[in-house]
Amino acid sequence: MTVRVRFAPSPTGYLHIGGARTALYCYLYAKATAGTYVLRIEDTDQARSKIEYEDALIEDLKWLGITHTEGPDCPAVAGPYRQSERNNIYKKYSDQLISEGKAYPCFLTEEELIVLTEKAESEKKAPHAYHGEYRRLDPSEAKKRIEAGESYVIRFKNPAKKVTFKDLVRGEVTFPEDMVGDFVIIRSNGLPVYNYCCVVDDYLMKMSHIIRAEDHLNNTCRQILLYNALGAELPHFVHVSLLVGEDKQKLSKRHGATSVSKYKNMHYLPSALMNYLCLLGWSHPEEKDIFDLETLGDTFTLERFSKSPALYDIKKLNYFNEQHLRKLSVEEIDGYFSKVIPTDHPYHDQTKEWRLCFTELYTDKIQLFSDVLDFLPDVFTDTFSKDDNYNDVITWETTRPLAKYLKSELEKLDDNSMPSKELIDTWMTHLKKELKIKGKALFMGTRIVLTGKNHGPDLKVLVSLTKVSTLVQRCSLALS
RNA sequence: GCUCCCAUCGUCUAGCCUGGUCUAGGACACCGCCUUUUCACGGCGGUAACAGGGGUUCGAAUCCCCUUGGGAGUACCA
Repeated sequence: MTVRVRFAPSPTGYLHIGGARTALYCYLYAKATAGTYVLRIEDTDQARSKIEYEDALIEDLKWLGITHTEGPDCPAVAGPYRQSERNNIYKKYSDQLISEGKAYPCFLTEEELIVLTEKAESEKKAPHAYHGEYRRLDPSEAKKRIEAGESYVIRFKNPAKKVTFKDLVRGEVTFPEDMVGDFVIIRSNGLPVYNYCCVVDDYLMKMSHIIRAEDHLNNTCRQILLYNALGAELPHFVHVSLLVGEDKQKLSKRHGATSVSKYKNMHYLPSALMNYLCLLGWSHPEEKDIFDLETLGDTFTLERFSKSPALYDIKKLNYFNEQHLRKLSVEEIDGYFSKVIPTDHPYHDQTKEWRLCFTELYTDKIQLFSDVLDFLPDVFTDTFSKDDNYNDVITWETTRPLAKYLKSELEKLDDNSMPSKELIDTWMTHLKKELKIKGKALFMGTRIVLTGKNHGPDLKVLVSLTKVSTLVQRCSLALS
């Protein structure tokens, strides 16, 4: 069997984390089985769908490395891939269903519907029980009313049978015969409804597996009913667990940073985001945690999905980012730093050699590229606020003579130069031999005078990256 | 309300299908130690879980039932 899977977002907003995960699973499964992954745009909700969102969706997917071979922006194989361009197809099949007596026009007005719903509720009956009202209306009578311009929808004639199917992650799932009523497949404005076009498309596009999140599980009932009516073979259903927030509810905007573009803008590594998302509800057969998705190959199988919802935890994502970041070369990290740091920052005026040295110094101290922003002042700011640690170290009796000596030595140098590591070495030696300052007093003292902090990366390298004028000012501050 | 789904450390999970090797393994986070005359990285170690109750069985985290808890759906949204 050739595997064909699709990711079918609706362009009503930006791609979010949950959607990205679903897309990823589709993509990985197609890749594992040498199948095809297609992107379909579900834009039947005219009011909310926007082409900008579609563009952004494709852009974000591309950034994540989830590439489709069939979609609205590719040569059509089983297209069109935008539902808004397939209305004639949906019409054709709904006409067919009507002629076969499997669907019918319904003239219930919105007001009548509200009344019926309320009545059903008060009688504690299923609210859809009444929908069959126009089932037996004579076709010629219906035709007359349609021609008279009366508003109507097309409803599916539900055979009211129990629906059972085997979900590849949930196992056997059964819906009772009264789960749904005669649901609408074509709206009064002539446009089809999600559950209907989804089935028509998946059928016509020959989808072998429907991989989607669990919030669609109940929709599967209506959809199977439609597959049966269309005489179509059922695809395999794969309902993946939901992604939830702190409150255990379905992940949504109100949970904070949930759109993929946010992470792109924050310069997260797409490989890290994908790696983390992949493991939220799926486990590696060898229990690996940090890996490159492209190397997964056919180890990605449908059997390793977890059934329970997974909580999205940004702390763990940051850890994945840190691990993926560590695998990058200094040059690559410098490239990201250059993107993160504002263009007018003096960082960009430094030599390549300086930047690589700086990058190397800080690589193992960051989780996110933007963390570098916190470290920039280490070398670029002349003064700093004196915190508690500073005030403590600065009062040591050894610190003042130490600062005085360093200042005098620094003043011998060109303001715009940076002291060499060797030079700093000789200063340290002098301080130890001549001024008898050693151990913690020496290293901590030098660090606090020259950098203002009592901890940080390798001191000699750090100082060798700092301009003499800056260091002199810091010494002055220590002596003031 | 009704329908469906889910239930192992705080979190992500392994183990479950094919009961015994599980005094339940790994990862994040947290704590401690080592390393680094700092911090971080790294290494080592620690705290921490089978929701509850009944069965079945010589034996249950694993199989069955019930209870409880959580979630999703219940549209002329997708």
